Amino acid sequence: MSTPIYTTISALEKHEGELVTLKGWLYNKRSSKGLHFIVLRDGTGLCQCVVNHGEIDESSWNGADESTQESAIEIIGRVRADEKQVGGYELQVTALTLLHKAEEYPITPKEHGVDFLMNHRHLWLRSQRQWAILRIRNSVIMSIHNFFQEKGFLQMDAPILTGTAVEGTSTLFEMEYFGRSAYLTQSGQLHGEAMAMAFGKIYTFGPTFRAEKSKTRRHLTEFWMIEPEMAFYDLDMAMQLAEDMLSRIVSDALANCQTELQILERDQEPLKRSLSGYPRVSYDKAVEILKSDKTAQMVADKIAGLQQETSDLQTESKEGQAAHGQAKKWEKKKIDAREIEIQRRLADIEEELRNLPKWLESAQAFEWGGDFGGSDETLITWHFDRPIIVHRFPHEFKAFYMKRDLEDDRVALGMDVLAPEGYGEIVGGGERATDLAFLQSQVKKHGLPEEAFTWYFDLRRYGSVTHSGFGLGLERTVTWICGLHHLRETIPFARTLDRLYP
RNA sequence: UCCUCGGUAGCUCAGCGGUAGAGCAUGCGGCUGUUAACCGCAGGGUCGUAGGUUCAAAUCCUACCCGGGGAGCCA
Repeated sequence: MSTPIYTTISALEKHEGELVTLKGWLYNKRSSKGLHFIVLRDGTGLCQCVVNHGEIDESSWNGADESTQESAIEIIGRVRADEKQVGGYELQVTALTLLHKAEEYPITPKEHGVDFLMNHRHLWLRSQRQWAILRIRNSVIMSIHNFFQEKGFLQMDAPILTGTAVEGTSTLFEMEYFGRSAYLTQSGQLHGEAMAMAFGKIYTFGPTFRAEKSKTRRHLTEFWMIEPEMAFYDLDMAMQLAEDMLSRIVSDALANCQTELQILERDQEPLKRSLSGYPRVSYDKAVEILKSDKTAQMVADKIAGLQQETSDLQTESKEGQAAHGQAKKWEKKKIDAREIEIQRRLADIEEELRNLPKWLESAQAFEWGGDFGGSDETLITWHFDRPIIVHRFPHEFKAFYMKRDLEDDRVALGMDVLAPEGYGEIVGGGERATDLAFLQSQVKKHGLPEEAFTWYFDLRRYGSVTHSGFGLGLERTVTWICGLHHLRETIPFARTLDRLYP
């Protein structure tokens, strides 16, 4: 007899009723005397495999019996549709080979802390949630490439080692470079502009490094950025391009990642609303919104809502404790598990209740000319149900290469896309300055070394044209699409302030 | 850099001056349709490190180390 066809869990639907071979790892096992339910993980999905003592040879039975969590196994079995199962299919096992018996696996099916999981990231990647997140990351990456390629953009690779500090040196990783200083890139934009003047429309897709001492859920020291740069595009065209790009990312994720989004329990309604119609909000308007009575009311409502939730949770917790005494063992477990959830949520709420009054205070004290902080951005996005594009910021706190608005000299033609649901800035960019003298004066004003920009100035000497571009933060975008609390799970191996391993 | 919370079994945590605990994981036993399966038994600890207070410290105090969250800054 020949070995049945080797296939994957994702392709089982094509083999219903047939005998197939699957190779993978044991994700979980539930057993009784003559029966093992093995949940097999093969990278494409999960599938329950039923091993019945009476129906297989002794070596197969012993293999199943000895298999521990994450042991590598090869299984031959018949495919059966079963609505109740993850993935919709089940395998009735006819033969099983234990390829490698795993040692005691550190990540159990129970809960773990963040530090422990990050220390075991190389193994954590095997878990279902991580599988879902990184597959969505893959979808987002492919959407971006397809979107730009279909629009005739040229993909380019900007240098990762750079010779000059374009922005503050405090956020640059410095290294020794044959007796000189070199830095890891913070942005490929300036080189992108050069390429745009050569190819019209280009985009970079590469890693970016920031030595910011930030310990927040929105920061990594190494992250991936996509930076399109377009000749003959003004600010409005760049904003439309950013909207179209994000719309494509969301639409592809909704179409191709239903399994993944469901594993993550992502509420898909906010994503469905994000397919078009992103409001354009000027900085002036945003400041007005920030200081409005409506914002104050929203904060007050939010506080009231959180206080109500606190009291509800406390009531539930008390009821749980009261029922605990005479509860059966499995009921007690359920109550205890819920109690942990309640306490976590209560701690989060407490933190929010501490922050909200401060947020409101700083929002109301906001003065025209200042830069929005994280909390200000969040409050502004509360007024909308989809991503918004904030544009035309005071030029003081913006980069030297930004073009001024001809109609209002106080503002620069910059724009940020703010994701809804509190996710904040995922895109930043704008229209670039085209005038040589203006750029030279800006470089001087920002205290930057002029000699480092001679090549960049050349772009304004030989056929300077209107052009625009922006940068999209890949991990922040994936965080938003997935509805995650923290962006460190959206990259296989996160690099943060104090984490270089694994 | 600042603010804040934490470090107790392999993991998640409880204990908060008086003999170190639970659940999961592991091992053994039971159970032929389980869904973080269940039931019984067992092994498993320098209570982050170093000082101090005390008859007595996981518990109180001081310093340091490590981590989480937040601020600033940013994608």
